[in-house]
Amino acid sequence: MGRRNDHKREDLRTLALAAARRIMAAEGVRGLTARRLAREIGYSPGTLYNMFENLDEVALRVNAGLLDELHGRLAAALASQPDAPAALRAMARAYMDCARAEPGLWNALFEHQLGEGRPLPDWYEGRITRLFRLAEEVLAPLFGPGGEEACHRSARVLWSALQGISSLALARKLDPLAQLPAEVMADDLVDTYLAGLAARRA
Amino acid sequence: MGRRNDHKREDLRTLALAAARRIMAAEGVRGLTARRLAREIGYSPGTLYNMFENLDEVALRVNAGLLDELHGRLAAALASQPDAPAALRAMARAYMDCARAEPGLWNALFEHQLGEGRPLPDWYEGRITRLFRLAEEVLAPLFGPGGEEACHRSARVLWSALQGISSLALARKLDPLAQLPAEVMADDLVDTYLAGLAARRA
DNA sequence: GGGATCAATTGAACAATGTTCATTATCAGA
DNA sequence: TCTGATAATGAACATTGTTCAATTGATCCC
Repeated sequence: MGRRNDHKREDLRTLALAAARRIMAAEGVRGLTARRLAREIGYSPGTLYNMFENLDEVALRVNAGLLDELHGRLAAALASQPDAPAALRAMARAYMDCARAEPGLWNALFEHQLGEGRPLPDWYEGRITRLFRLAEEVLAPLFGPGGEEACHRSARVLWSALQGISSLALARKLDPLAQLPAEVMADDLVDTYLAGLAARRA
Repeated sequence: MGRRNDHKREDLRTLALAAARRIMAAEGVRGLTARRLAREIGYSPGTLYNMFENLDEVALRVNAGLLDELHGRLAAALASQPDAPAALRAMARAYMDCARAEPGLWNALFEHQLGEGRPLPDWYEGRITRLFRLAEEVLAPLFGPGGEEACHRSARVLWSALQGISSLALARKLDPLAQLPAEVMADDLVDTYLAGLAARRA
């Protein structure tokens, strides 16, 4: 025991987060235990509490990493699109791809029940608003000047809707018979909603 | 202490479920513990395991009750509407009202992480498919004959989207600044999506 | 080098969890 | 009143998150 300089403080943190992510991907948030995570990185449970406030923070940090990845993938998918509708479709696709790639982690993202009263930490909220900004930027061209409020609203509606689709479809909480692929549903949502926006503009 | 015949078997079950619902409404699923629930109904923890397989079943039964209520409210809201679009709007409103009425319970409905491998029990899946049928019936008039598949898809897309909106808006997982009321978002979704359906038909 | 200081790491401890099951106290019928 | 049957118990077990005094290695200064 005592200090063992096997890892520098910051390396140990990322090591722990990597292990936590591996565990959550394989067994869900349920599988993430203090003792389990400690064993995985070759340290004792107490050590974890020197670098994180509690287990909840660990899960939240892993989720934040996922959000970063999502932001990167979405931004990349948008980059090469000719117009706003194509960009939105690409974004929805990238979203579903992300969700499909690691269902366990993805579920953890939304199943995570934040403690009763207290709010999300700032460093977490920041990543969420950043994603919304992305959606708003894509939608902006579809609204004329003065349409900021409608754009703002549409971004949130579409985002929430995509989240609902990915959440229900992947958790297989939709009806078991006649499972629709999440991608098909996402396409339907984006195409129809955009058609609606265009129709109402005229 | 032995049998006490204070309650008949079935009464005790409903008594326990009522208490469980009260607890979950007030403190979320997190607050529902075996000992707590037992104390609340004046029995011992062990007794719970004579009427339920485990705590998970208790939470699932409470959720099933919520789904029943939702079905009732949706059906009532639909009944008096003149046309399909109005009915859909009413449905979305009723959905959000339900969510708003008891946020704690509602969150529990979707935050509930079902055990890793095994599926939802039949008596639970039944309530879900029943809700989907309702949505499909409302949408059917908007699709001509031969549009069954599109109708089926739209029902699931709209349903998932509503779920996403209620889930994110109520859990305040949307960005904290500029909170949109869930009702506004639901209206936007339904109106725009329906406009899109109409536009694509022509 | 060697002693003093500092801080990282530990592991035992605590309270609380879900779940099981032998034991017990009571009821229902003869 | 006696006799099964059975509802209810609560102690027991393994496991959880979290804390914190104690310990032990590293670091610094002389």
